[in-house]
Amino acid sequence: MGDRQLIESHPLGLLARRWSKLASLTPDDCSALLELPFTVKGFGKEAYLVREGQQVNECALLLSGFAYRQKLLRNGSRQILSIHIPTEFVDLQNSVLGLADHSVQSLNGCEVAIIPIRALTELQQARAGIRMAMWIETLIDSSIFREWVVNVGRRDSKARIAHLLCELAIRLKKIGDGREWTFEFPLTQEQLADATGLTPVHTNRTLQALRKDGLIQLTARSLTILDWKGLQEVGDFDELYLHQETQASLGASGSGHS
Amino acid sequence: MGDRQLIESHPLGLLARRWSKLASLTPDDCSALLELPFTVKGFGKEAYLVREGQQVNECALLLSGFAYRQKLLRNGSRQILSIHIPTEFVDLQNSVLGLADHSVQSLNGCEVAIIPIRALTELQQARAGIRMAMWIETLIDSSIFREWVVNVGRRDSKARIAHLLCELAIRLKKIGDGREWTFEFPLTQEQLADATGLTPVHTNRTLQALRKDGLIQLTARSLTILDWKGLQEVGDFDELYLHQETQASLGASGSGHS
DNA sequence: CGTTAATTTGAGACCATTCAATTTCGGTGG
DNA sequence: CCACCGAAATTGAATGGTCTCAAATTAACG
Repeated sequence: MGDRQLIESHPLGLLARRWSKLASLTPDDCSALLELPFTVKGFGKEAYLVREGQQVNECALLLSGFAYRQKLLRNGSRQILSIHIPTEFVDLQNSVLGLADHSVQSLNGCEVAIIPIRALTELQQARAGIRMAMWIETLIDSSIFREWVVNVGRRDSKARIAHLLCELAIRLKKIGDGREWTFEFPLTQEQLADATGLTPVHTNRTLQALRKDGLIQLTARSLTILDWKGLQEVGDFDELYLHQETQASLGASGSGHS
Repeated sequence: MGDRQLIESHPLGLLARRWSKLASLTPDDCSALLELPFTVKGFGKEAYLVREGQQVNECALLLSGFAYRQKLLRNGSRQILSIHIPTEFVDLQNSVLGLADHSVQSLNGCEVAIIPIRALTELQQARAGIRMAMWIETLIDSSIFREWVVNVGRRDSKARIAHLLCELAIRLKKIGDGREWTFEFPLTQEQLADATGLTPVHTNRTLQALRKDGLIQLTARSLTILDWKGLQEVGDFDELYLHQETQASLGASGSGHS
């Protein structure tokens, strides 16, 4: 039943709450979710959770801190593929396919719940609601990658960075700490550059331009958006692709009730 | 049971065969798959199958011809997100989420099997094998998007185009028409440009460079790869991300037998 | 406070773009 | 079968956004 108490205190509680909205989980689904075996593990700054090419049979749910996925190129440069915030799975994809096609790294340090993929698979086999939640989670992930292709492929530096900031703002708001337009922003300019396909130097100049335009304030690991409308405009940002209001009820169906 | 005959002649037969390899479907799974309701539909050159922003409740399996997914930007430019060849679903993602976050377009004309997403969802609910096949299909899709982020984000024009050609070659080989290194290649240079985030003019010059290097031969809708090793090298291409040998047996498990 | 990481600045080179014009190609009708 | 047409491919030249390399400044942290 509705163990509010448990959901609050349990490490997987935030996941349960998020997925409830995503795929209308039943109370039973939630309890089952909370019974998943897991171990909590901490990672230091820039530590690898998974390396490209590695076999993977467990996946990590981010409890605190930030993490990102990335690929290294032969020439030494790297591309950051996505940035993850607490309550998100950073490694569902790698673990289901069994072989990591990209790396996962902690940003400044993070805490994760490690869950054996086998347990998650079994749970998903047994429960339609959880299955749908995982399914939708993956699809939204995929949609974000598509938008990133557009971002690095067709937008100039100003738009690229503005777009990334918009995306992070929306996503951070959801797990929000109250403040409306100010967020903890742990990315260095170099990391921001690797996420947008730019060089650190040019990223720096572009940030300055965004500041001069009065759109953002970015200092000391903290981002404040001064002009949301303007930033959205510059970044050609339309949040449709984040599918924030997606319910399993749409199209997909099979929403719960195994 | 193993209706070889049926699989050959049935429009969904190719899908059944492909998914069999992907997730070790049982004969029963295959039969069920072939019983999906569908209607065959043709699309002309550049015709839209789905438009961004549209509600979607059916999905399209490509039977013949090529199709691609794309997004238009406010400034009028566009980014092609993926290119699809026969036996692939072009619109699984949009239809499961219910709301299209990108458009799907025919290239020079194509034929598809339109399947109500409801039927596909029900089938997937009932059959673990098919569920796993769809799941893996989506994950590979996602992996390809990640690689495209890298491609447009971190490679120069020569590498970008070479990489795209490598990817298409590998994928085309799988549904191969016998010839080893020659493929029907229906993309115009403008479309190639939109897929790689370059301009048509520069795409043209880059193709010339690749030709001069003796890597490819590209004329009249036909691509021949003259030096696979070399092209791979130039394109920084590693096919791991295509997960060609992925079996459900890996990590994921839950491979069949509901 | 000293030390290292991160940010900022400058200047020159280069890759890719833009704009325009030309050539080639595939298809069509006379 | 050839002249014509529009689409696609190609070429040229100038511009510009981003990169590179290097150095200086500022912030973070023990």
